[in-house]
Amino acid sequence: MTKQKIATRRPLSSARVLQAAVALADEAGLDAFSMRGLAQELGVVPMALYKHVANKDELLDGMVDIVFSEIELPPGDLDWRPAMRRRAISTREALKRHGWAIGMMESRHPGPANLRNHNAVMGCLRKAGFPFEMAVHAYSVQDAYIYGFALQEKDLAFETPDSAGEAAQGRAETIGALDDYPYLVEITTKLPESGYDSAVEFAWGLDLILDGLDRLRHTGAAPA
Amino acid sequence: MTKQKIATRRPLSSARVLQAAVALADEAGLDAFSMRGLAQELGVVPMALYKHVANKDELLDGMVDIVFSEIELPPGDLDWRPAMRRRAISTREALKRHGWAIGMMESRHPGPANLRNHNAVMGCLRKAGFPFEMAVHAYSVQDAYIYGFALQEKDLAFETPDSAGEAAQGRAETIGALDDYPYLVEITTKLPESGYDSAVEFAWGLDLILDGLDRLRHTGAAPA
DNA sequence: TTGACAAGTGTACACCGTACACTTATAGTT
DNA sequence: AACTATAAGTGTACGGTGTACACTTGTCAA
Repeated sequence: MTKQKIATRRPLSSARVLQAAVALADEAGLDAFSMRGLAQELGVVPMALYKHVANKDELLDGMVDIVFSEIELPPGDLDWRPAMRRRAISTREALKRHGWAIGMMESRHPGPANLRNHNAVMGCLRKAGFPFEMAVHAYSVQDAYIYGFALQEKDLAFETPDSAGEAAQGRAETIGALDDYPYLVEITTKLPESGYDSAVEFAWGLDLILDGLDRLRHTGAAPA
Repeated sequence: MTKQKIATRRPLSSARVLQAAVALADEAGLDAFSMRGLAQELGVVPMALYKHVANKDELLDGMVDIVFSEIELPPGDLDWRPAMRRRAISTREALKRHGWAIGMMESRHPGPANLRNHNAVMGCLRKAGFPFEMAVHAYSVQDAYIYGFALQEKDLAFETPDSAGEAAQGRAETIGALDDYPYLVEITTKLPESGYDSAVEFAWGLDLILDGLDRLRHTGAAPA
């Protein structure tokens, strides 16, 4: 009983802090995520965290890199199109698990998993024969779509019926007549009964983009 | 001199507060944007703001709607494709002016300009003959791309040479060898000399997407 | 002139990130 | 086994935040 005294208070470590931080941000959201709250979750006084992470900023850097580490790299044994499809879907799933990370994925000091990911994606395209400029274009459209979709998916929580009602309520308050917005009404009425599934919606747009890239794959030309 | 006493301290109003708030957020960024700072900018004590806005949350709602109000609606006299192109480019420009708004455009209580915008975009597609599900798809891809591109454009500030050097520095610190990331190196070396322009990059991806939509315009089918 | 109501003020509270000095626990050397 | 260097965890304190609440000031109607 010298080595392992008690299980209730095994010592901290930057890895353990990072892991707990991600878990807390997942369930509490980014606004409610604080150093004090994290310390409490770990059964420790706030300042104890600073022995393992420099400050909150660096902690967030590490958290984002954890998210990157959960993203599947484009499989090397696949052709570029299915490889991109796989990694895109994996990215969306990771961002769905960690909604707090969406706005920070590219804005923080890049960690190793970040670099590995970007390098692998760019490498996959280049090895598949994409000329440099075309690979940059391909990367840009894809990631913009992926991050943008994740952002909207997080924000637009109008899939649940209660929040939809609440949203309609809010609209009725701020604006007098919602007859002025017939096409919004159409969405709120038709969308729920259309069996909308955000995963297939994501795949639809993704395939559209990959289609376009396949078509322009070798030509240096612009679309249209 | 009864009506207009002095120009230096004309009375506040929610419009004036909102306008000053947008200006302050534009130049200071969202993190540095505080009620106290805004009050100081208006030459007034912090609590004075609360006579014109309920709280910071509602203030942010109003600020976002101002950004929406700056976005050009799809011109009714154009065909859907150029109309969408115009409104997409206008959206990106507005988000470039107000980078702080990018993550909030769809996450706040929608204001009138928000509703007008969404209604007009959806209406443009429907009037052009897009079946409902297809219009939803078209809307989803476009906005995901627009917001995602704006997000990356804000984050990746690697266009300036100094910050690129700094970023490379940071990479060299956290990771030993950056020879492990040959395709990232290729980007940092080739991209600056390739005359990269974010506006044309945006248009490239946008046209790719509009192309795909035009192709699938009438078929209810999924891409590829 | 007076009285009502809006606009602006001042103080105070709970929360945040974290600097700094302190105490406790652990591990390596004699 | 005793001592000591170093790491791990603590407590207090400071300047920042949003904002509740009671107060004073300004402005117009009667």
